[in-house]
Amino acid sequence: MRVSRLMLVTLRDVPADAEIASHQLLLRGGYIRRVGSGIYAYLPLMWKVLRKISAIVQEEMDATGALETLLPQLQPSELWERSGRWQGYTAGEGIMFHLEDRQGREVGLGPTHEEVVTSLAGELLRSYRQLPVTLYQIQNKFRDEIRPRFGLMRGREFIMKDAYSFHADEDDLRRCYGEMDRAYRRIFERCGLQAVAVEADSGAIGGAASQEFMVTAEAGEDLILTSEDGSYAANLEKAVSIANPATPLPEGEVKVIDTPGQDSIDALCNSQDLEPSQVVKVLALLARMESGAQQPVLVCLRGDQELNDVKLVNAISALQNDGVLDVTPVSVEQVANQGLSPWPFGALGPDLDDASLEGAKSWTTSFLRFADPTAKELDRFVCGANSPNQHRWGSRWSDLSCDPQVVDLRNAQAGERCQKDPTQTLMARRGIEVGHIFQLGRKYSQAMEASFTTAEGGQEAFWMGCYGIGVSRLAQAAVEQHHDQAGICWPLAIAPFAVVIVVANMQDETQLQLGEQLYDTLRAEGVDVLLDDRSERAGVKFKDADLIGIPWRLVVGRDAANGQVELVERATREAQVLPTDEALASLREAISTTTSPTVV
RNA sequence: CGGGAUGUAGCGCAGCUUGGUAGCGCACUUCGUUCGGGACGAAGGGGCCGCAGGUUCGAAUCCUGUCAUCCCGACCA
Repeated sequence: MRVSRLMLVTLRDVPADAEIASHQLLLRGGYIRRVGSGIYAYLPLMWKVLRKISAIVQEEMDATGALETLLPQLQPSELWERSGRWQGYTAGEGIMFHLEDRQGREVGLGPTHEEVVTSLAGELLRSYRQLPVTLYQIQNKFRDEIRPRFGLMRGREFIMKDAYSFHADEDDLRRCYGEMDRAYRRIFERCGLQAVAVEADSGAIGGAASQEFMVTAEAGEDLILTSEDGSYAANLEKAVSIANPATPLPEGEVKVIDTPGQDSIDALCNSQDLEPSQVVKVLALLARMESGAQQPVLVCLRGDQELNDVKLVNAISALQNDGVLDVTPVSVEQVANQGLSPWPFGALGPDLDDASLEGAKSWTTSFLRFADPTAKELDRFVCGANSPNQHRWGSRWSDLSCDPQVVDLRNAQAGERCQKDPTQTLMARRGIEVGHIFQLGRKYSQAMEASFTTAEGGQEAFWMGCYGIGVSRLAQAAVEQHHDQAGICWPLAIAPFAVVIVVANMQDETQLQLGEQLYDTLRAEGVDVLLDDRSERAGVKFKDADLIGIPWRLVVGRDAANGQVELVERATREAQVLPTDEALASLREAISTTTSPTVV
């Protein structure tokens, strides 16, 4: 390709609405244009990158025996009603774009494809003999994100590879999950990305095991904790650790202490000369359930610990066997609106009586009670006395008439010891989630009544897995991980072009001819080569070449007269002036070492 | 949805306080000189000042409303 024909428009100034380096560079380099909030056009350069990534993904997915397919983006509501997700995905905070057609039928733009694919599998896969099957597609997904961000990182329309596997039993699902894990590692490695696999929460998609693949980068939206040797890695949502030990409370009798205005752990500890770890704090929360129930929840945490919302939501839905829409702190106003007498906020104790809920207008009238192990393990502690401005000192759990469920509900923190290997300390890093694999189990196949005939002649629901890669996000994550002051440094395997030939002075016949000749030679060899044939000054071309990040550059300049050119590696800036043949040989050597797929 | 900010040419910005009918840099067009790290000179083209009301002889500027975008929190590939 010739730059003069490439519709290349690069920007010198940084667009004001781009915050992070990768977003700025993609805009400045003429890779993407914003069309609307969270909606981007992939310009020709970007599309080449995306196709290269897709090709790697396809090769690796095909190698696992997965079948490529293309499922509709426009999906009828009935499918989603069968899985029970239509309401959750469209109403209120719903993430699915949806509309009504002229016949009054409701349809949604696919944010994901479990429903479509499960329903198809139910129709097509009738016998255990046909299993296992994995289907995958590279498709645009639509999600009505509340806050699109950072260019392609969180768009409302984005490209995703999603795969769904169907199995006769759980063991086979596990086998496939392991295979996908390995395929994913190869994909990210081939794309030149440093990625970490972390234990993750399954979130709204549900299911048993799940693992995320994070590209480590400062701009990442996720916090991950890893052990020093990397043997343990988890998303903060899921991470566990050994909490630092609590400071024991001095000997003494149980007593009630006056704590006027000491409503927070900080205030209490400062006034009473306590350590936060000597206190049990009690959080009153309200869970809105999918069934419509409004369930009050009391959570006991050691005073120095933070609540992990995701863990709490999971604990509630497991205990109630009902989905949780959200969990929010109970406010003074809400208590009043329920027609209840005021609660002693700031002095709540773990044994706050269910009588506090008697006569509530719309709330369930008994608390769901949880305690984090760090709180439950305290022998003696300080806690609220359930009367305003009073706390109890030296309480024991056995003295309190309550029996909370003990569940891990705290955030693990950097600096704490690793549960898997207590000799190691956890470190915090930031990551961009580029892939996520799940063992879904039979959640969707049961809901959608997708079943097959077993060897014994019975009907059973499929065991399913699903496996996603954010293709467009991955491309930007690669920029986030591979750039410098001057611009992008694409990993060779996903670079839009392997090499750019810069003719320094287009007026110089010798240079021009040598440039053209090199271009023809490389093109004939199937090399992805770009020729900068614009009649710009050399400086401009160098700046643009750096910005758009082509891994190799051949400069045809003043040494052209002696048959010499300069070969420059973008990432390292290493340059050598060589006779043309040698430069070509070095270049071939350099670009043959990659396993880059062929994309024309 | 809550908190913060911004809307003026393709991009980056000034002008607004103190109303008088829009300007700078980059980009774009033409000519000349230049030609290995975003050249210089000259001459050009391009703006519903987000939108709608209002105040005023007169509004980019003041007032009201509205829309959009971005940043911080809840969602996720």
